[in-house]
Amino acid sequence: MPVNKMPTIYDIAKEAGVSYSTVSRTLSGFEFVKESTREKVLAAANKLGYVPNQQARSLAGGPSNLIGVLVPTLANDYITQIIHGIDDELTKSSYNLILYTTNRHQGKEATYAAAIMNGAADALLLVAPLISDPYLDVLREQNFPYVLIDQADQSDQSTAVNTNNQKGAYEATQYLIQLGHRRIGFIAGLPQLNSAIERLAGYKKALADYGLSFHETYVAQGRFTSSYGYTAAKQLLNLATPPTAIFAANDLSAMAAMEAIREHGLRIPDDISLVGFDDVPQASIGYPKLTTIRQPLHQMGQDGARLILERLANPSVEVRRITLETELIIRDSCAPPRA
Amino acid sequence: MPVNKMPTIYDIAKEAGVSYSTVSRTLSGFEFVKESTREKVLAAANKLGYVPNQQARSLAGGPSNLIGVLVPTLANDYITQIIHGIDDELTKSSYNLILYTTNRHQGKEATYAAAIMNGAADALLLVAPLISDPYLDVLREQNFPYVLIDQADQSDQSTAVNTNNQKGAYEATQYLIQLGHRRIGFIAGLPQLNSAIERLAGYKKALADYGLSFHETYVAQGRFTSSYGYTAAKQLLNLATPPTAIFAANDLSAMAAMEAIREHGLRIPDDISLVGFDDVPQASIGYPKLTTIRQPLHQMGQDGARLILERLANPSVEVRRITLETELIIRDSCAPPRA
DNA sequence: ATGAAAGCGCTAACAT
DNA sequence: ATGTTAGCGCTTTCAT
Repeated sequence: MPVNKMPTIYDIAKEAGVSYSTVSRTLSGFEFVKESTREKVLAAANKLGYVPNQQARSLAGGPSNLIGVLVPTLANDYITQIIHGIDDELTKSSYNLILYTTNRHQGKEATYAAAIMNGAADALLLVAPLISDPYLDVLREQNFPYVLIDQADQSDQSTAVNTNNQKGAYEATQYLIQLGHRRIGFIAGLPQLNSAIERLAGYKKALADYGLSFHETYVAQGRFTSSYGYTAAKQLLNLATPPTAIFAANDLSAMAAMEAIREHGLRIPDDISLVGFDDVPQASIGYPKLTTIRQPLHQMGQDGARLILERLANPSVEVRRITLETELIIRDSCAPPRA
Repeated sequence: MPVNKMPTIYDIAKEAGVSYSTVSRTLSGFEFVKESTREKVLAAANKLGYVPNQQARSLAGGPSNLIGVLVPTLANDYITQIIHGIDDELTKSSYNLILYTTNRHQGKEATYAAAIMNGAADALLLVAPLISDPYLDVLREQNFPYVLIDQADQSDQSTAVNTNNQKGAYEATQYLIQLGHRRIGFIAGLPQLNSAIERLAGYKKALADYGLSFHETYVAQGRFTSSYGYTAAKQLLNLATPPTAIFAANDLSAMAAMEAIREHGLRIPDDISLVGFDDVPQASIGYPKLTTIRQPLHQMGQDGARLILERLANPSVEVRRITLETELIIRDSCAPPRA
């Protein structure tokens, strides 16, 4: 809704004494424009303070120069760091970012995806989406550029950036085992997310590799949120034979578990050990500092943006998957179990 | 750039057996449509999976349902928390957010503002902008909805959300004085920002009120960034008679100062005290935890978004200013000066 | 209450 | 190399 009249290419055309299609060609970087004409047009545009109307450009078939970014929430630093990485990469390009926060509301992913495909943006970056609706198939069928960050689709036909979740979870569990723990609880993540599935798998594999049996009761369902993490921790703590260590599928859950443990009258790491996943800034706040599996969040965002930019520049690039490595960050929340 | 054909209001019109203007009226919530017609149209739209094309709507004179958010950077949690607040408020509305990061590049604010006024969004939220170009006047003249967050324009004719910077800075300085410090250094912020000016003023006023004389040499110029904060701290530390306490205009500078102080072989708070401003999450990370002035960042974002939403709903609301209070958060980075 | 017609600002054939 | 002609999908008069 431009309030007052902004100059259009018609105004420039009149000012420069050419047709408006010549103006359009000049402004959209078309090659075959006589140098003298180009200069006239540019001078006129400059004189009038011309600013292109993106909506009109896009409607007429041009690009919107916008990239849609779909995120579940802004309340987890894990997300904001990824966004930061995306933004740092887009800054180098001519694209701007349009942000959609789903708050994990049923159907919002599909709704936003549809709006984006329908002209709102030229491409879509999906951060840890649920993909419960079949909108991904539509994106693919329409050949609309998109990339998944920290999520994978079962069909394996999407360009995606992930970390080695299973290995990370394996190492976290292994670390606890090597410290001497035999009863290790796991606070699982949102089961619709591939990362949650792989982390559970890594946990199980480590137990198996070290000859420890897997007990269903030691797995408490979380959802990657504080509140669920808190409840899950309580559940584990109230077991007849509670675990001596807990591995939480993300830092948010781990920090909530920290609180539950404290309320339970137990001390970390003296009475119980705790490991998280992500390494968000808050992980190293407070006592004790959280031992966790670091994910290169900023880099994940950057890589995702880079992939989408490449796809935009060259529509025929094939589907790709990038897998980044995690790293065990040892801080103060783990110790050998009590004798 | 919708890749394949999405259904348009023409398709719906054909399906429902009405004219496309009737479809448009129905879909854009026009009142005078016969109930039976409305139902037919809605059914057809639903059947075809219709999704409105925002670009076309906006171009034809409707709203874009987008709010532009202009920020200097995403590298400072101070900003991401404000964005989070904005997003939480917009989530309740039908507006989405389009993010522009200037990275403090010369002229980008004006360029983005022009693009936004020219149809890219219905309103503009400016987070700590430089306002060095006269684009604010244009926004005002055009009666384009905008609000400033953590910045004020000299003419005082903009709706804005701020904190009581001067009072906050006063209290920080006062706290150091009451601890017994007499030589208090100040790491200033970006002088184009009102917050930087007010914080300096608060620092000076506290000195004056407590009978301490102001020394230009104890003020080191920063820019609210880590690198400038580091240099400024070094400068203060290298003085012949260095300060026994430093007040940094924001946490980012304070944390950089922490590093400079450590490299200088001094300990905090034993050898020198340090106070920051903002209370970003990182402020309470590491040793020692930073004593700082908390700003209600999330709330500032929410209030800014709320003001713009009100303005959008009612174009005739008058210019308003909201001033939020700061709070001194005492942690571990201050102590009385050495005897 | 609804249809017909115009036009928002621009890009992209199609001409020449 | 440049002008002419159609739209893109929608809102909004202006009719009826």
